[in-house]
Amino acid sequence: MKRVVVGLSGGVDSSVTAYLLKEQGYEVIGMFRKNWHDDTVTISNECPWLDDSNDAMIVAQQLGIPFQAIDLSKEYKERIVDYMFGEYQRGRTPNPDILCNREIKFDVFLDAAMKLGADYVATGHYCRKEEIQKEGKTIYQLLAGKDPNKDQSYFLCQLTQGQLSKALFPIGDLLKPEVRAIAKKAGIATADKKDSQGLCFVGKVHLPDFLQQRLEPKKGKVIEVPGNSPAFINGFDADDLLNLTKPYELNPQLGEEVGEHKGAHYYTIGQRRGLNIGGYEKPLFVIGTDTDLNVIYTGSGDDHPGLYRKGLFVPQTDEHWIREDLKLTVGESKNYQARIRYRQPLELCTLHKKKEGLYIIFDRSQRGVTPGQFVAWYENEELIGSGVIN
RNA sequence: UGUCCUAUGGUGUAAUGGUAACACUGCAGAUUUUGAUUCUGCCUUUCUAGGUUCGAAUCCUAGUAGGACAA
Repeated sequence: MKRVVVGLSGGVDSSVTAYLLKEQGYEVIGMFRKNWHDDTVTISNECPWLDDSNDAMIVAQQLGIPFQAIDLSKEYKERIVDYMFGEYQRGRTPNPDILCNREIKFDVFLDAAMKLGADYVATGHYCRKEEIQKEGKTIYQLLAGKDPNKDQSYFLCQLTQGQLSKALFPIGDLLKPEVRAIAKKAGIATADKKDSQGLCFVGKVHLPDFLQQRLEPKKGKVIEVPGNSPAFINGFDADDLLNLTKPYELNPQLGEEVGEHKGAHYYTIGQRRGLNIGGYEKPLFVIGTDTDLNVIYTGSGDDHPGLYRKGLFVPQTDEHWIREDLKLTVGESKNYQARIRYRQPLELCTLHKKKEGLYIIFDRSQRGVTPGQFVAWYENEELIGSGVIN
């Protein structure tokens, strides 16, 4: 009998995950991860992780499986929280949830499971895993979840073959309503619990408050750059990869000062709210930030050219292939589909591998290409690789 | 110190004299395992003082403030 450790988060998805595995005849152990708790930055004065841990325990009891809790707050702080602050400080926008999967759920947590003699770990992600044989070797594929509305493969885009080999995603073939229905039918306590959202480790927090723990507010200028600015004229040559993939070069002289912000590192490209500047016919969006000058650049209207980019660049060191066997070699190019944020439709693009990294050119300009975020490229349902946007 | 123009919610604007509207911002909620985006709802307004009128943001007078012209 195969032994599986399920990360019980206290939500429906992981509850049903454990339930299904048990039904399938696995020996299931439920494990709750305590990731973080700092009441000073949560919105409510409740203690969310305590509730969740309780729910996880109740579910384990209902299913009749052993239950453990593991405190990973130290690892979280070192690998996720520090990374987050580091990225924001540099004026980039991190994706902690992707890191959480790579560094915690499928690393520290996986190790802990292995120490318990587990064959697999399972999570309540909406995605699927399949195996193929190629040249005598087993290759694991990461596929999109069947529920197009909930597909979470994007969040697992940084996993390796090794990590994937140990993973099970029992609810990847289900639709969210089906998961709820199963939970209800099985009488699982979390059947009607609201989906969690927000930063996976902190719960519901106000990000500005959270960031202000370590990033001091610093007033600076908000510049509005007109849509017809010469800064946005680039990519005359469709083969000019460098020009097509580099961020727009903005400077305060390109526009007018229209307001004041509380710190450039609190803002991200594409952001609309929080600028505190009104009086426009069309809303103002952030099109760039500069944490050195402490300036943020904005443009009016969601059709502003500064909001769109034709391509992006992933440095060599930030390139990651789930399908190592499909890794491009220097000089190669290939067509894929990609997304640059969770829940975005896949877009046609071409990858160009050069020695310094990967140039990705989209068929259509993409809105809100943001340094620090992850681009994940797919071949239809299969996630092939990913990288950090430069 | 002279003439002219303007003065509407946080901001920009709209309203043939009849009981103030639109956008943006802000706030709240929905959606979302990145506080992006998107969606829904909500708050707040006629510079002051007099007058004309059944009735004024809209007309008149004065004041105040800002702007333009003023050798």
